Amino acid sequence: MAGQAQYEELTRQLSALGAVKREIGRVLPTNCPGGSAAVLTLLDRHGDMRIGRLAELLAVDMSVTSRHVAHVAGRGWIVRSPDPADKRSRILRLTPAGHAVLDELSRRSSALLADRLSDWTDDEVGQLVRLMTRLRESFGDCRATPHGTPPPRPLPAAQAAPTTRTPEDAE
Amino acid sequence: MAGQAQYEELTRQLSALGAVKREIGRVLPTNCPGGSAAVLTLLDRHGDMRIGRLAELLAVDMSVTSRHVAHVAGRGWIVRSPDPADKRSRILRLTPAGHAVLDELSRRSSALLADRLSDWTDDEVGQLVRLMTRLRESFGDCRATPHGTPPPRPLPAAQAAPTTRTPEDAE
DNA sequence: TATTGTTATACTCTATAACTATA
DNA sequence: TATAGTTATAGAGTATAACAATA
Repeated sequence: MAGQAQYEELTRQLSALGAVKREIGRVLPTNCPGGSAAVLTLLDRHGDMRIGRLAELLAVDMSVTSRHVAHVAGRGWIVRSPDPADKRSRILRLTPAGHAVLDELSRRSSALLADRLSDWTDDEVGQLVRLMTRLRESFGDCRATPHGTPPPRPLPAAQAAPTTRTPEDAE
Repeated sequence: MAGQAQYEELTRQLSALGAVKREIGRVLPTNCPGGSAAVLTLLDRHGDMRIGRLAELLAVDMSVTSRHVAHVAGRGWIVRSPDPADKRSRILRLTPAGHAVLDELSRRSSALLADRLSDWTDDEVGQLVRLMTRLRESFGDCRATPHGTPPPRPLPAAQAAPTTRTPEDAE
């Protein structure tokens, strides 16, 4: 059990990690944004699956997944074949072209990381991966609000301000 | 120096961590999106500063920072006072209302983390924070492309597809 | 001429809600 | 009636480029 200061720091680092993520995104082909890359990666790792399952793995809404899938299917990187067991669904499968794209993505992002993390040991990278994985697991890859969590309410803006308002802040 | 498999795994975890970030975002007041929260947090930690400095700390473009700042200033959570040393700039400073909002944000996100990470030791959280911080440092909080990195080119879509195209994938 | 900010525009990712087809 | 998926719409975050004011 950690203290509030540590939790604040973790929140901050989590927010700041977006910069690293964007940096990796910049080496991806303009053709293949992050959402598409994630779809290809998960199909490769977990095998053929339906949209619903993919949405779970991505931890985003199915509507979002549907759009990503349409994007990669439109480029011929996956095929959607009818699910014999349920006519509402289709089975997603990587094509050879999809595998080729995935290889290229891996090459580029790994090259970037190899450059930036050249002074990290194998063990340190492993430790970070392990802790990040556990963090995700601790959040249960949860989509819905778990128990009776009250929806967050807006905070009041400074109305009759307690400080003298300077003219430059009149919006 | 780690291997390609580890780099791929790190990339994947980095991408998947977005779900945790969004989960935290959901407990924030509708009033105060992530960008605003980041501005308040950094002003609290590093003290009064100009937009340019804040943009560096956020590791985003100044135009983005400008918008976030306008948002929090519009709610009276910061004030922008003239910089005596440079008439082009203004100094950003948290107001008492801004401090109050920041306290509330800390309370909410820490409560969420305390709930989800109840089985983590203080040391484990500290280790994760340390590694995440180092990861950011390894990326140098870099904004511009460092040396002669060639801009990424788009990958070819599957044209004359190597596999039989099924009708359901005609976009 | 270079720098600090701001604004306009566009793109990606996400969620909610309405809708279709099937179970 | 419930579930799988799609689409429309809206909101947040970001980047690039054009612009204003000042250095």
